[in-house]
Amino acid sequence: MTNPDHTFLQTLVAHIVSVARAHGDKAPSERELAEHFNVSRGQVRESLAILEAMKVIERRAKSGIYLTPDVVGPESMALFAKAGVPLNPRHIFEAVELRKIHEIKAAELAALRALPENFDRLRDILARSELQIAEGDGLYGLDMEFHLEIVRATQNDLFYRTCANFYEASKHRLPLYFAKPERNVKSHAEHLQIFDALYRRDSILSQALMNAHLGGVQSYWTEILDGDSPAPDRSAGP
Amino acid sequence: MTNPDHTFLQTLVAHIVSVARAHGDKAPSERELAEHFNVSRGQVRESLAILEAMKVIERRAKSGIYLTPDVVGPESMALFAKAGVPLNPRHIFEAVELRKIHEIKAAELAALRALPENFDRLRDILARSELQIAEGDGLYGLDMEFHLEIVRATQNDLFYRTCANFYEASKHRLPLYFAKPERNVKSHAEHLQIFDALYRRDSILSQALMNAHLGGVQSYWTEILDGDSPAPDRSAGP
DNA sequence: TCGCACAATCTGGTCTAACCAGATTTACCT
DNA sequence: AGGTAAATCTGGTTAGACCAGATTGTGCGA
Repeated sequence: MTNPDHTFLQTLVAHIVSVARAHGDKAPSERELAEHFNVSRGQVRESLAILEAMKVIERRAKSGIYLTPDVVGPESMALFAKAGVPLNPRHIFEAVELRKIHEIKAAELAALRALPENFDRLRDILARSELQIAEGDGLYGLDMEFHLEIVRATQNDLFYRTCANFYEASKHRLPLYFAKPERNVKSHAEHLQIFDALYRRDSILSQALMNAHLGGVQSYWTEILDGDSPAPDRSAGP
Repeated sequence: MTNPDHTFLQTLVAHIVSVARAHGDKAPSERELAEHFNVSRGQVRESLAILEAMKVIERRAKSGIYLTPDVVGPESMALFAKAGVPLNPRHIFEAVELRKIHEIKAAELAALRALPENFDRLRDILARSELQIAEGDGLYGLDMEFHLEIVRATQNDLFYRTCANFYEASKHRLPLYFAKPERNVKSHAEHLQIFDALYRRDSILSQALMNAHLGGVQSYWTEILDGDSPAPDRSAGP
């Protein structure tokens, strides 16, 4: 339960969520948490302050700590992922959709703005991907690196930081996706195409290829979590 | 909000940034900060934990507190804005660009997914805008409300939360933009057009109108902060 | 038995006072 | 002037205490 790799914040949130899921929305008191983890109350309060800032919990004076129900913001998503707290299907759909929105545009901008260093890094990532696949391993983190590097190539740091949150969150789900060898090969091939388009400064093609590439990812999740679509399109008038 | 805790966080970060800007990158010690604000060290540490989680500062054990240089992430931007910490032009450009990316897509999706309640809220916002303009006042927050409601209409809560951060950050700059009456009238007229397109479920038109609408905003900022573009487009090959 | 008031308990919020051990600075001696 | 040893500073962490409102429990009276 207490993964040694985990930060105290992560183990704390994992514990709080597990308890609150069982007994309702009220988390253990500060004193209980402090005793449970053998740390001081101040220690706990410091972490709780962060969780409150992330809107994961709400602290009501003289009453208790309450789990903010069903709220996953851009900041807390990465934390939940690292803490091993499962996201519900709706949140995953939302994240995937947002990722698609971001990256298609990122590909377009990256084609126009990428610097030599960006291409160098992309080349390096692709080379390592090649090796990984040759050895029969999955892409795992390399996929994330590739996509994030494209966002970085937009030279918009805020854009990069925003996307990094979502990637951190999806990182722990990647092993599942890349478990099948054919998906690795397919992804890598598409990455190569995208790199090519970027390098040729073809923003239209880059965009289109990224759209197709992410379409595959999206339909993968739709398949796995189907019947739980975040919001049906309504083509009819209101 | 009216949370006194947030107020302290804001004053704290404002103080830290002002001092660190002067003496270099090292912030006052916890004990100094505690004395300066007449609060306990624990109180300070709680806020510092949040700032560290936002990557605004870095706490090095037994050494000191250091300002993370020139880093403005999606979480800290709103805080800086509320604390009155000026963002540098590059960050403003980045935020405006990101906003454009988000909202054009939001308009497209909103046209397909908006619920009756979204249209109701939009209508209400537009009605209040009309009044505000009739009285010669600026749109201010109503502009933000309108745009955020469109994002909310995508039914993607994560999308909404992500955008809300950026809006919070730009809120304090709006009075400047809406100081000129003609800009209010123009914005409102465009909002009406956008609403119309959304209501007719015309995602293509909604997208196009939003693009044009935000293009105006973008060029406004380019004008004010010109010569400081975040990254020049490079159409030439690498 | 039901309902209400009072008391005990719990809770977050805040503060003062320590100790630790490494980082930093100061002072002193060669 | 150089280098080393001591004094100081710093974040990290803990224990204990008090406050005042919220919550819960108890017991009395109807």
